[in-house]
Amino acid sequence: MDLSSATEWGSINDSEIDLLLRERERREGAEEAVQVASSQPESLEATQADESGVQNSDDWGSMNDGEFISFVNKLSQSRGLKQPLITSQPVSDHADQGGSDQNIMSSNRASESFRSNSPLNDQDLQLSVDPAEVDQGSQEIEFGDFDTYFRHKALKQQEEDLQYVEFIKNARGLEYPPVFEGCVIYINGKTSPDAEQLHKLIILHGGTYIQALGAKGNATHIISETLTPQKKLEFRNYKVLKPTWITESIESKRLLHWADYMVIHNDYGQQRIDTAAKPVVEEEAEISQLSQITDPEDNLDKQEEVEMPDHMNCKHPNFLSNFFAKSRLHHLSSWKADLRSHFLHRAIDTLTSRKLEKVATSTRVILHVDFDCFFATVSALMHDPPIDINSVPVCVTHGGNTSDIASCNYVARAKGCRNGMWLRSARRLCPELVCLEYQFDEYERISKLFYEILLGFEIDSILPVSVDEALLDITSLSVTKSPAEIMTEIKQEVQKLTKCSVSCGSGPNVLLAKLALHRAKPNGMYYVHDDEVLTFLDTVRFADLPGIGPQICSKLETELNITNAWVTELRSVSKQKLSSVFGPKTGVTIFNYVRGIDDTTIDILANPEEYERKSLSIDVNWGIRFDTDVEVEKFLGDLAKEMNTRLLKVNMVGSSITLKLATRHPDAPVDPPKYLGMGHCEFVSRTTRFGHFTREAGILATELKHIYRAINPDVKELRGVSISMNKLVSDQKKTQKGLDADQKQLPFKSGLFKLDKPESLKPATKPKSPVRRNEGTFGIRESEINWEVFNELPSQIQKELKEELGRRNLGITGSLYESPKKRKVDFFSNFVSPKKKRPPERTLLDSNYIETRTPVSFQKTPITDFMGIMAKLGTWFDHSIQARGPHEKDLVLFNEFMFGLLEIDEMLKFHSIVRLFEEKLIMHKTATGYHEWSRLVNELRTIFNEVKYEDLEFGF
DNA sequence: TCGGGTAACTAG
DNA sequence: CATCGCTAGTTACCCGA
Repeated sequence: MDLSSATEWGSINDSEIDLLLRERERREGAEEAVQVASSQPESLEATQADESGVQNSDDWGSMNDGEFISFVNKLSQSRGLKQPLITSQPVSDHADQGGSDQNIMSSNRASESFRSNSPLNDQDLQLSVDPAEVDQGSQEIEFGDFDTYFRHKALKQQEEDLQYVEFIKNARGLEYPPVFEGCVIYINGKTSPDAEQLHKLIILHGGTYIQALGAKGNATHIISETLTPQKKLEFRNYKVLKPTWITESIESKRLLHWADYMVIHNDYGQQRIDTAAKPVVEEEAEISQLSQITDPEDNLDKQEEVEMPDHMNCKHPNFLSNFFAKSRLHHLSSWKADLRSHFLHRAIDTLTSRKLEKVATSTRVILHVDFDCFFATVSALMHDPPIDINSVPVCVTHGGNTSDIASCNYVARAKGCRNGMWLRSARRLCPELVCLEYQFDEYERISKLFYEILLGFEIDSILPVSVDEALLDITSLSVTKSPAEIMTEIKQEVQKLTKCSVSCGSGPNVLLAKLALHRAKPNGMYYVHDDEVLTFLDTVRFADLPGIGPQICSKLETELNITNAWVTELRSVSKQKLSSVFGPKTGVTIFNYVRGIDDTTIDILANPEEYERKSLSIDVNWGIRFDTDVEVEKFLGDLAKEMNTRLLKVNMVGSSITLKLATRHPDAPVDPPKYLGMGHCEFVSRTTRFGHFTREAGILATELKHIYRAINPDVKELRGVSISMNKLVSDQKKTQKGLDADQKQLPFKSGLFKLDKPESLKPATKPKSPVRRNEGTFGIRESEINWEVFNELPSQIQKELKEELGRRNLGITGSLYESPKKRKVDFFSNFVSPKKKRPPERTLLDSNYIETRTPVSFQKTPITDFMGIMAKLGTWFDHSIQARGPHEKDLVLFNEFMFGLLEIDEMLKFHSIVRLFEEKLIMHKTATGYHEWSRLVNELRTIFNEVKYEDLEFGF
């Protein structure tokens, strides 16, 4: 694929096009080749329900304990979790009934880690993001999350709602019609059914529920039985509807018109009614025909009320998903990532199982295979009726003047059209150019087919290059067949099964295979024999060498005064000269390349670990137009969430994050020629280290905001935002290698603060399960409950499971060591509503209080000995600030302790600790752990201030 | 001379 | 109306220890 042959950055090269046109008048018939492919559809098809006998969660009550545990395990499996939640039967229950196949605990993780053992199936070749996994962002709540939480309660709620819906759909295997799609609903006061039930109904049917009515009118509908005069005034600009609107809409499986359910007939509603004063029957008929989405009236209403931005830019709530769904480059990148993580492992398994004896030869035969203008070909085939790409000039594009051409066929290229060119330019060159739609689904389908076909050949190795392009090692195969025969077979097979043509190039190394492919396009093949390497290279342009781009070419021009160079011309330049001009590495590479030398290996069996992901980034350089810092911070929060989702999907955590900002270049126009494009920009990037591994969205978001404030760019000049997680390790590796322990487990490990769980110091046998505090009341042994899995469940489900386990006396009291996350969520949910907050008469008789309350202590020192705790904290601080900052494990304890203080309303003690650290910080400005501690203390300060603020606000 | 952070470049 | 200019990886370069 050739993506950049004609990229138009910021300026339209009309004059160049003119030149081209004039030149073409003189002579007809240039050709070139190339093509692009890309992109994955975000198919929103529903997740397949688990059909393995998972019952409706409403049925919990009727199961016996064995069945219940089995049920829970199936739930966790249905969510794609690697391990069962509960790993054996409760002690009290008769052993081993229906659950024996789930007793494998963490022992199977190692084998799962790198290669998948499953037989050939769709999953192995899954190229796209599985929608079922997308919204399972973990609920880890750590320090950074306070900040986020208080700022974005609503977003948090919606994330949890999404997970809840996902989970329920999976567990029940039911589809709920998205009746309330696009509706943002607020519930006011007492209703029947009550708010909690309405909430669930709304989110299950595609709606968004908000628990607070934002200042800027973010709700599309309000549900209420009655309204006080005060509220009437307050809600005068909303559609206030009776709860029956919800229930009856669900019953009839479509959105009933709101006008029939109004609680108040205010001006706003009146107006609407007037314009919609047609008979209701007709109204409803229209809706059912067009679906509520296309109902022009409803759309209008939403736009007015939700305060939508005029256009789909970065301020739009769905901007990110919309953008990625339509971005060819995003699809291209994620396909490649998926190929490397999924297909590569499958290829390794397949090749290994064949046990192909390695041919004893030092010279290898490498083959490069690539579709001819992939997107254009596939889109033309999909067109109804199919288009003959050999006679009609076509291209794939979204279709505006400044829309990029993702791919054009060779007929169009003959007229001068190039991939990456803007449609307007291409139309000037070729007025009869036919525009085709993107067909991301089909590209992906063909790609899977392609790779299956390749794997069918007896190859030594295969390295995916892109969705439509792969490198093969055919050394063994070429013992019995000539490269030409092999290439012919591949071309025929692919043509037969995909109806698309591919080109093949082969030679003694990767470099020559690539150059041969270039020569072979379109729809051809070329083999560079060992003894004709130099002759072949005589006909190759320097710019066609892999890794040689426009910058290097222009450097060649300015530094060596060679333009339009042939490879041959570079042979006379010494290695030293090349190195001094292009840098040591690039210089040597060029020196070798022009002699046909390349030692790049594609042996995936020899070094599989080389293909493991080292970083994960998200770039948005289109549609970025902000007015305020608040908008940017919200956007950063969204990016952090997306990052969490993507990291979760690949089971990785990172210890450093980078924010890169693009701002308009001072010389560039405010509005670049490309609609919502970035234009010519300046870039800044900055990296922060966490000191521990994480993917928690709150932490990422907090860190990003800090960096953003530090960079402090002119908001209105922002044109691009990228974030990148670096220093990645897989979850499993982190556990196996004990990277936690590697990270300065704090001096007091040996003395003052003996951790009371010796096994936690042995990473190799580190238990998945936490050690409980309360002995005795558990029907299930601690080792039987996998808290890691439990913690991955949506908090709503956690709550329900917890209640059910409690009811069965199987036990979770919420006081478990490594389950602070859950407690924090509970804690927050008590904070969310001012009304619910700290009922003054809370007593020990209050069951909720008993259930969630834990004696507050730190390192076994009870809160009553506060001075003792302060002393410990001081020592901890002094030791760890000389190291790399606080250890994650200690932070968990500390975190829990501080939460405890808040929970029992010990604001003074909380503040004393913040003050203690703040004072100590001043004296350690140069210490190694200063940054980490400083960040932590700042968080604490923020929390304190915000909690205090909340107190004042609600009059406590 | 190194190691770490940032910027630039390339590919598809 | 428009339009969806992504991302992983390598290398160069600069700085301070």
